[in-house]
Amino acid sequence: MARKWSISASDSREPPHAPRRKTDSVLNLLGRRIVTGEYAPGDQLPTEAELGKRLKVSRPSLREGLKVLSVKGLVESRTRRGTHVRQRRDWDLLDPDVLRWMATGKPDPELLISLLEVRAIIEPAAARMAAQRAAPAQIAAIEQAYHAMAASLPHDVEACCRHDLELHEAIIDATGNILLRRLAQAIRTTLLAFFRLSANARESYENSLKEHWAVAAAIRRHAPAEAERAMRLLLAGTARDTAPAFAAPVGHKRRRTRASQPEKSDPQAKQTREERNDPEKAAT
Amino acid sequence: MARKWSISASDSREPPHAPRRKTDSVLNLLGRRIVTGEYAPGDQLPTEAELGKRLKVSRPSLREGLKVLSVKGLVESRTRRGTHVRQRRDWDLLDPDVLRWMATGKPDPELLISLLEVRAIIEPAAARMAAQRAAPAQIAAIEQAYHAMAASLPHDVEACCRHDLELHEAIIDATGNILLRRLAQAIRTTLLAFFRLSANARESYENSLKEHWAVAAAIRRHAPAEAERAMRLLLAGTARDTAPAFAAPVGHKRRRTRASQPEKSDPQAKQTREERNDPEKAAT
DNA sequence: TATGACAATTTGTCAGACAAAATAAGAAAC
DNA sequence: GTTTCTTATTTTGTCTGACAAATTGTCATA
Repeated sequence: MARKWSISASDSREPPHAPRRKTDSVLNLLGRRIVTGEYAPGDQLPTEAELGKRLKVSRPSLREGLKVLSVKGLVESRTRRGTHVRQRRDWDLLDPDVLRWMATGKPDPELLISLLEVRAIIEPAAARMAAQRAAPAQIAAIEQAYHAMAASLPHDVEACCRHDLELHEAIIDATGNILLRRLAQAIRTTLLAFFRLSANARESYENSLKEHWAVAAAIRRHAPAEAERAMRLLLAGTARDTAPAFAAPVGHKRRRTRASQPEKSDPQAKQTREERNDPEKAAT
Repeated sequence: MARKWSISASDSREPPHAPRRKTDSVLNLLGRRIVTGEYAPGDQLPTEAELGKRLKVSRPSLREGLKVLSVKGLVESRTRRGTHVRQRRDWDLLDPDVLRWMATGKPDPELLISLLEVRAIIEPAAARMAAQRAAPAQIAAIEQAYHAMAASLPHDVEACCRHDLELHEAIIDATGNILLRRLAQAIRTTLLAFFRLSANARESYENSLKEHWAVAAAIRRHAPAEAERAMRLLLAGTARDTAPAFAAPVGHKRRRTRASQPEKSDPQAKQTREERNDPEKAAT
């Protein structure tokens, strides 16, 4: 009967913290239940009085959590109709909490693909901008992350993952673009969760270390084009190593098949190949 | 079209005078005050009792709004310390409400530049993906937006702005990428606000109509490379027309000058120019 | 069958109170 | 005079109970 609303048990980022505020524990618990499908879209969840009794919180505290869930697009409340779970398309997929909750459940192929595509778009451009603008301190941060990666490689893959993420975020930080910075921050946890699921992370890292360094070196030398190309290579490799882990659950809810417009039928295809070597292709 | 969805509690379509729920009116009022600087970062705002008296709402209602502000990163509350306005870097710049509030105040050069850069990164890639994958219905939506633009051009610039945005969003929608979709949704209002401030919008549109059509046509013909290039051209023109309106207040808080690393000093520069014609250069 | 008034249910809002936490102030010891 | 411990106070955090508003379901009536 003892309901576990201790979120900290499953939260890896801040283990020692008990849920200080009850409204936050409500938020996390309900958010996770909705995102994992325990409450399905369209479902009406219990009345506030009932929910409060079950979760053992007062109605004001419950309502604060519910209100936050509603601004994150997960639920919608109306008088007399109750509060209903909204459709997935309405969820705020750039909200760190939502992404974190989604990362705890079974990986969603559509989200994974979208995430890899966004990276393939953002990061080469970010590397390019970083090479143009990075200040010495920012370059130092990038290289420090790289060295931390290399140092922790053979034994501590988990730490390597973290420093990998640090490196990518340091690059985005060096662009000086506040929106990109926030975007990187949003996808951080999801990316980390997906990396963890990648089975052969260690060999993958051993292969890609020099690719990481190529990016860092190009940024240090202020060579935008080279940084962009190096990042494309790096991402292509990462996608190649990550994709197999999710090959099984694919074919789920994707609206259209990805190959419905084969590029070979496109007269511009050759020209396309000349311009770039399509990391997003490898992501599918 | 399904333009009904509003992810945030307070939609921009809603007139400023009709906040049904008090907690939303609190949210909007305080949010706007914070973003416009009426409450500066670091400031401690009045106690909940005092604020409730001033805004004429009860403490629970006030607290719901305050809680939402805290998840948006605008404020932070602690017992005995009160609730303080957080630093700008902590604000959730991908939150539609925050961006909307920022768009109401005087335009922030840093945000504008970041926004133009993000567009320059995202949209060419999106056009490319759309050309690869767009379903007939999505192509129709794109072209419909274009025709609406063209129809409302000479007399109704405001409507033209809206349909312009519709066109860009239809393209991003056609990528099938749920994260990109959410991103476009976030920057929608800000972009619209900035467009409105652009003085010579009409002439700008008259010049760029054919550039818009070039993008749509390339997507219809499923020509990715051409769509990408056309979008680059379009954005370069838009940036050129938009930037002058904000030339005056620039030189504000940008950490470094943008040209501190002139590309000519980069040995890779020529190669870079071959690959793309640098729309983000025009954005600066 | 259609229609209107009425009742029931659920969220929205309010008021007041106590608990918890963290700072500020003051007292005691050195 | 300075330091340290204790105490007091302020502010958020939470609870209880109640009423208002809105919307739906029901039932009586034409």
